[in-house]
Order: sequence, then C-alpha cells, then structure tokens
Amino acid sequence: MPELPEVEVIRQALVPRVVGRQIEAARICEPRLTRRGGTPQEIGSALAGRTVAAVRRRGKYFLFDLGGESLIVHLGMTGQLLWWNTREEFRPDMHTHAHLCVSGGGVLSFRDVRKFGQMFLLPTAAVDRTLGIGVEPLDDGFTAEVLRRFCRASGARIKPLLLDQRKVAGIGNIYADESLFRAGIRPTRRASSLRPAEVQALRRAIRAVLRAGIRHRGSSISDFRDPCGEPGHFAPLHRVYHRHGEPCVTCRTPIRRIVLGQRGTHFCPTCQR
DNA sequence: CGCACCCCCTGCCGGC
DNA sequence: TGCCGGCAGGGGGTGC
Repeated sequence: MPELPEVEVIRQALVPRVVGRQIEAARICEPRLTRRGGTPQEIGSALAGRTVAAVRRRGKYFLFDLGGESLIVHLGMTGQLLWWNTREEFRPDMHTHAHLCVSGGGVLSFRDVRKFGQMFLLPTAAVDRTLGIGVEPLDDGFTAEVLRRFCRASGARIKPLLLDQRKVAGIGNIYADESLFRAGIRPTRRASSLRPAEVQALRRAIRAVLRAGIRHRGSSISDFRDPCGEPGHFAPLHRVYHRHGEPCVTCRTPIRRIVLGQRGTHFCPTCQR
C-alpha cells in the first residue's frame, strides 16, 4: 500500500492529532510487529508516559519523536494507522495489532492484514544511520547530479535502482512505473545508459509524480485509507500502473506488463524507449 | 555488485 | 459451488 505519498498524507493527518500529546497507554499484541528489536511488551511499556514531540517521515518510515528516542513505524504492504476520536469509538478487529491511547482521549491504532509492518524504537540520533536509507526525493538534495551519479555507478536496470531504498528513499512499485512513463524511459534500460537529458527528465518526473500523489491524497489500489478512513484519489490518474491491456493515454498502444526484479512492471512500449 | 529466487502473511479474483 | 494458482503497494536473506 504505502509509498512516500501515502506515508506523507498519513503523517500530515497525524501531526495535529498527536503532536504534543502524551501516550497514556500502549498495547502491542502481535510479536511479528516488533521483530526488528524488542518484545511487544517491552516496547509497549517503553512508550507509556512519553510525549510525542514530532511526527516526521524518512522514505516510507514514520518517526514519532519521543524525546531522545523515536518510535519507528513501517506499514509494509497493508499497514494502516487509524485515528479514533475517543476510547469508546475505538473498534479493533482481528487485524488490529497495536494501539496507543493518547491524552485528550484519542486512540491511534495500527492495523495490518499481512503483518509485514514494523514498529520499533531507536535513539533519535541513530535513526538515519540505522535505517540506512537514501536521499529524500522531494528535498533539495535530490539533484539531477545526485541521480546521475547513482545511475552511472550502477550496472542495474533503472527500475530496480529506483526501488533501492538505500539510494532514493520512498519510491515504490506504483510511483516507479508512473515516473518512468512520464520520463519516457523503459523500465528495463540499464541505468548507466541514461543520457543526461533523460536523467534530468526522470528526476523531474519522480518529483512531479510524488507531489501529485500527495496532492491527490494517495493511491488507493485496494486498502489504502488515511487515518480518518478516507481513500486517496490518485489511482484513477495512474497512466500505466495496473493498466496493462488498456490503450496508452498518449499513443493508444496497449500498455504492457512484465515482471522485473520480481515486481509487476507496467509501461508503454511505444512511448518508453 | 547484480540478480534470481525464496521467505514472511492474508485476502481476493479469475479460471476450471 | 469449491478449489487452486496467481497476484498484491513492503523488505530481507541466500547463493551464484
């Protein structure tokens, strides 16, 4: 579900609801969630009493800053962070694996059908080093020069390179395919073969697609919802993702689907070279 | 280093 | 109707 735009949409909704609030109680009831470090009980008790100083994002990770430590949350494929205004409204179901009761009466719950999501604590100062993820594509630091350096240094095809979180953080399968379409670049191209003008176009396309995703409040392919249960509206604006067989919006050639790096990959064989 | 392949987990959808 | 394979937005590990 969640790539950079979806995580950012959720983050923006959470800021006014949890920043400055105290975590009065925390319960984690799925051991898989904390596999990266600590037991559910340890993390739950470590959270109780802490105050949320900020909610930040790095790539597809949420960082809840708690004063010295940060609660790191990753949604995996199907994770959801849902907001409930009162304890009485809170309705956990069989896929609700954690919840935080915050001051003011609200509840933040973590629901994840496939259990690929994660929650763990890190010293705030160690977050970047530990997560080991790359440049933020919407930051000023993501220049054409930076992208060109990644491309030149890599023997990989361009799409798997875009999905490598150690290089650029936050691009997932949807936004990689959409960015490559808008840049007119075939996903199977060797990254090192991209000409400077193509790298420039790709950088611009990545930023435009991610911004559009945020502006339209995310891509709801099946189960993405914001914390208030609202779906995003970007999926109807996808030009290639999950559109195999449909005519290309530009040239009417049927969109093709191949498998690349074990991921479904969608492109226009005419517009993307 | 790249990459093919496997795993984790659950639900849905289409074909037979 | 029921079963089975394929597929799904995530990442991590192994071995060549």
